[in-house]
Amino acid sequence: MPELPEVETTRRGLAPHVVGRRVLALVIRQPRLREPIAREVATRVKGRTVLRLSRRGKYLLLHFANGDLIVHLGMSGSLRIVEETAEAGSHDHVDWVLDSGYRLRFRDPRRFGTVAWASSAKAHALLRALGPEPLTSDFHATGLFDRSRGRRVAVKQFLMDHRVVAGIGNIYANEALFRAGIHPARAAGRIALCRYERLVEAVRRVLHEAIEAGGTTLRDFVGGEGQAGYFSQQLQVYGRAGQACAECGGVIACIRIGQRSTYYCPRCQR
DNA sequence: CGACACACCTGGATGC
DNA sequence: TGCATCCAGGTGTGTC
Repeated sequence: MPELPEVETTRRGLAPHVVGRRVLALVIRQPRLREPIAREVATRVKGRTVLRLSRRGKYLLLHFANGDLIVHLGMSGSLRIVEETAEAGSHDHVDWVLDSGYRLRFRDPRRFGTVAWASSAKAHALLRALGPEPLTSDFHATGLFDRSRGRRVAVKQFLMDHRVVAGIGNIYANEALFRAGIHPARAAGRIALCRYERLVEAVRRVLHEAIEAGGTTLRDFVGGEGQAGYFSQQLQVYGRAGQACAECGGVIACIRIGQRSTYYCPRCQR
């Protein structure tokens, strides 16, 4: 579910409800995520005020005076604001009880998500190796070009490598490559600089548009206030195998690259 | 180091 | 209706 636009949508939706609020208590119903939630997480945040809410790649960061809480939504996670009295479902693993009378609630059916504490998030092992943020000037064609020389890996996998660029998952890798006219299976090291320039622009454009639309809801993604995202209506290749390409009228194909479904137009993408 | 398979976990869609 | 199978938005780890 959540790639960069969905996490950003979540951040924007939550910020007005969370920033400046004090955490009265942390309720952990199910600590067994991909990595078990450390006991430390509850004691560190209790009684502390959320100073700021930020995002790095697909990670959402709650900043406190004594450190940072790192949250990753995995494949099926969501964060939302609920009434103090709202009953918890079977996949509602963590609540932050806020001094506003509301709770911040983490739901994650597949439990691939992460909740971790760090004295400084950016120095934490999970974030340290992340590549540039795609919506900043740190992300540029020459960087991609230089890093890709000699690499035989498919450009789609290269684009989804978070050390190369942070926050791009399967949906937006497919969409960006379509918009750039690049075949997803092409070796990353065999793409010219000018085509990486097109790709960088395509990545920026697709991420911006998705954030504007409130993210992509395929099954169950909801933003911080429980709203669905509407970018799925603007997807041009993802999930569209067998349908007509909006550009050329050809048929959208689906192949496997790196064990992930990969959608593209064989006529538009080379 | 790079390429690749697989692990974690649940729910929904599909097919018989 | 019931059951088996496959698939899914992510990413750290282990193998060659």
